[in-house]
Amino acid sequence: MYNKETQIIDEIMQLMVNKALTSGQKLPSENALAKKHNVPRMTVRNALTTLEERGYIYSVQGKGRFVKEKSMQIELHLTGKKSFTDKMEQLGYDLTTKNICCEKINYDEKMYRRLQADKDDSVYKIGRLRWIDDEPMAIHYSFVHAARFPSIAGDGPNITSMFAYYRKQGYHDFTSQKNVLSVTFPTEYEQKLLSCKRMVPLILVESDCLDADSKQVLEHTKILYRSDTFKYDISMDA
Amino acid sequence: MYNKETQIIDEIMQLMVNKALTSGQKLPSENALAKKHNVPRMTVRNALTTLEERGYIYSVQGKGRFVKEKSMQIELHLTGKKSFTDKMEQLGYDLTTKNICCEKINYDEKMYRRLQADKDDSVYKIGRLRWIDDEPMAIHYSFVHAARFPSIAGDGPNITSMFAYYRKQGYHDFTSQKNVLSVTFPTEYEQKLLSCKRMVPLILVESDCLDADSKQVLEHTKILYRSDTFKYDISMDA
DNA sequence: TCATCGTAACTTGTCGCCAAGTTGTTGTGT
DNA sequence: ACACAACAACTTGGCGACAAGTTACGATGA
Repeated sequence: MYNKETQIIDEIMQLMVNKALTSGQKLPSENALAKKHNVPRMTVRNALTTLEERGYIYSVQGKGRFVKEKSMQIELHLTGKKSFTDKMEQLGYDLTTKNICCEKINYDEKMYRRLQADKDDSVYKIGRLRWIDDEPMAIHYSFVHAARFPSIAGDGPNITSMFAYYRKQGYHDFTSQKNVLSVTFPTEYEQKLLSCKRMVPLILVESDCLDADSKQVLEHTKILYRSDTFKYDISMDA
Repeated sequence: MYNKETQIIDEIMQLMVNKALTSGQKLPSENALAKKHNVPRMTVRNALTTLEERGYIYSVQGKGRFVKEKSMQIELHLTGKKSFTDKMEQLGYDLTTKNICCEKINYDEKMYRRLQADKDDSVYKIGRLRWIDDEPMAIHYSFVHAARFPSIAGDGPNITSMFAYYRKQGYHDFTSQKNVLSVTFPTEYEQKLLSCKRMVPLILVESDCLDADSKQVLEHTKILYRSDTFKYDISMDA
């Protein structure tokens, strides 16, 4: 049962990888596949739904299922010195950024410790959504200590570039500390923001950004990249 | 519909993150959740099946669904000089390796180019499965040029450590080139090897390993890590 | 002959009901 | 009083039939 579903998934994935199935092309119907594989229609449906939720195909009732256009593929380079904005411009992409939130967070021990904040201090979360060539591609969250940026509550909703904001506050040189990459799935909210289905994994990169001079932690960042678009070049000589 | 499913998923994920739902604990039944959320049972079933396929819960017919034990969490460090074996030992884990395949691959332009092989040359794929504390955690594939290792066809099925093999062939110093990290889903075969469900994303790291002296490419590697276990510390000062 | 409308055949989407497994309670026998 | 068996109530698993949407073909009218 489970194996049959995955077999059908693997077979269709292979057809797409081999270019035997290209974007816009129609897949065989549920009944046709059920007959071909000698399995109940439900098995086929589960397999196809999985492909749909992974973002590879889309479904039109009464019409059929079709291969989606492939997302653009972007290779991010591991350099802590450049902002996401700079990297995208360097690669020739058209980047648009929109501020999506500025809110005070509840006490969180780990976060507060990283920001060197006391339990009674205020910590703000600034969120930006990034479009590349008109497609939402990444969510950036920055967490900052209000004692370090006293007007963050008022400024926050207008910030699109944290680096620009820090420069306005007198910081010029930045360094990055403790970059950890993991994989997660989008919440409903994130799905809406990124226009993706629930089984598209997100690459989560967490790090601290420091003022290069004083070694003070300026922000803790959480960046969510769509894994169907982004690869990460982690070569040491980047 | 789609939103309701994801909402239920998010709610249960939140309960697990908050420790309100811990391993071994029973989840509410399909009917209870359907009633609570005022949705058809099918909606709940889809949501729960999703959590199951992501590896968070398991299901026993007639009994209910239960929270799985959390996978061990391992943070890999970005150093090209150390083998996976060395890293795991250093971290204090009990690593077991088994050779799973040695086979000649079909011509693949990209692969052959990376290995500096001509179209008529032979390229072999050596696969190893890695257990940590008796749980399958990673699959390692090495691709080598037979002209560089003429006895690979005979030796290959017995290799568990490529570095050890290269040392026996007279290579002592290695460097890594072009490490690219991406995210993929396991095929049926990989699911069986890694004992994981089909929606557990895998972290795929591809790189070339070079002989430090001659700068010759010794192998192209593809490593598949379970993303529910591994995080990647990509800090530059690792 | 061509255009339009209706119907049948196809497609995906959903739901109710039955199947299969587990557990708890009640009744009966020792 | 205790043990065992049967049945009801619960659980997840699966399937057939119907719902909703699309397209193609055939019939009718101009």
